[in-house]
Amino acid sequence: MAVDRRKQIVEAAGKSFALFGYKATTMEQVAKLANVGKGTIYTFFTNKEELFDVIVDDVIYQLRDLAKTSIDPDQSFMNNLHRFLFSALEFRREHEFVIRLTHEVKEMGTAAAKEGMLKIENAILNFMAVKIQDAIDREDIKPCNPERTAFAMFKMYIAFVFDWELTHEPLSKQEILELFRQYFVNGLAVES
Amino acid sequence: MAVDRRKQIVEAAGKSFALFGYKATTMEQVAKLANVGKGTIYTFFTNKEELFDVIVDDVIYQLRDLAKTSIDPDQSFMNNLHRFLFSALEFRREHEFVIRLTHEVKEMGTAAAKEGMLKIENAILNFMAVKIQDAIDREDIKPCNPERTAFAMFKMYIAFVFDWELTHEPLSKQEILELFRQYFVNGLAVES
DNA sequence: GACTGACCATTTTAATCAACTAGTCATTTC
DNA sequence: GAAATGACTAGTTGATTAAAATGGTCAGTC
Repeated sequence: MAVDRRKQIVEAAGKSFALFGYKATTMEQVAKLANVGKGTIYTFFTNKEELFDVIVDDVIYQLRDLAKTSIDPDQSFMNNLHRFLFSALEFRREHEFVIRLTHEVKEMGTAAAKEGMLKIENAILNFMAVKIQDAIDREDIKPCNPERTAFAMFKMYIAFVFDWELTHEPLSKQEILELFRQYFVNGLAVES
Repeated sequence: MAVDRRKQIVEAAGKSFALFGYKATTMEQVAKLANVGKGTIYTFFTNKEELFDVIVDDVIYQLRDLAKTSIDPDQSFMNNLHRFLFSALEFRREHEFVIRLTHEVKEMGTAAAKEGMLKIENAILNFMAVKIQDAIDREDIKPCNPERTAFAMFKMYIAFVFDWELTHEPLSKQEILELFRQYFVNGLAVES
């Protein structure tokens, strides 16, 4: 085959979803952008949602890859935690797609966008949970429920990065790192 | 005076806002419920927003009172933290007003409702920050930024109580308490 | 037989107008 | 005559419906 139409479609869809979100992306638009007839899309994907899901999966794959790159097995759990969360954040900031989706979920509550975001979030949480379990096994941190711990860390990170700056001066990376160290690593209990 | 019209109005408004939210509450409704002419409301309150604000302030007052009751100066910080957060939560669950507002903010994004919720949230955060500062002074916990710590605790609590159960079995009070102890009090660092 | 775009059923958007509501103020009540 | 009121107004909101757009199909093209 001269051109990989499926690839063209996926690329076009990725761009369009990132640029306009789920709802505002039309199949005709994607077809035009992919230099492909509209019907061709339906020979590869059963419907709009499935096409969207493929893009979401691709984003998750990229994210996982980015995370794996940012994690160094020789570093401490805490260092890797921050590197991972930070890379996830960079990813989020950079990646039009996730930003648009977040926006669309908040502003319009599009069902497909909600599901997509949930899937991405779960992928992050799963990945974190695995890494936390590793750290426990290595006795790098105390035993704890990896799933809940991942959840707590993720939510707090999101809160400090996105919610805090709604009512305060944004926190720097260093400050966030320090807060994580205080709360999650050392705890607030006074040494006895 | 035979009847305290202002009080009647405030009570009627409280009920109506709790029952129908900000938008769906009409001044005529409040007037009827208060057995008062519509114009009378405007002799006490300049507009709907101000009337709403008075109700919000009243809710904050009640919340603060509830918190003060639930806090025992002889108990440890951790115990009081949990008692306070728990009472705040009970309050939220029980109190129609806060429930309706939360709902209205999420579903319709009413500006006035948003402001009201923000005000309530800030009141809780302020109160917590003061208590955290107290605990630091008493050397009950390590020195830390009270405002950020209150924020972190509040957000995590909300996450565990409201967000966690969207994708998991709800956590019991004991479990949440235990998670707070693990993360905020002891930290995850292995004892060296 | 892979690909296409005109076509169809359904959904979304825009326009219109009727109904409602926040806030005012001339009149009434006590 | 001070306090209270509800008819009234200007502005907003909501229902209605017609027009435009869109997801998905399929007969026909290359």
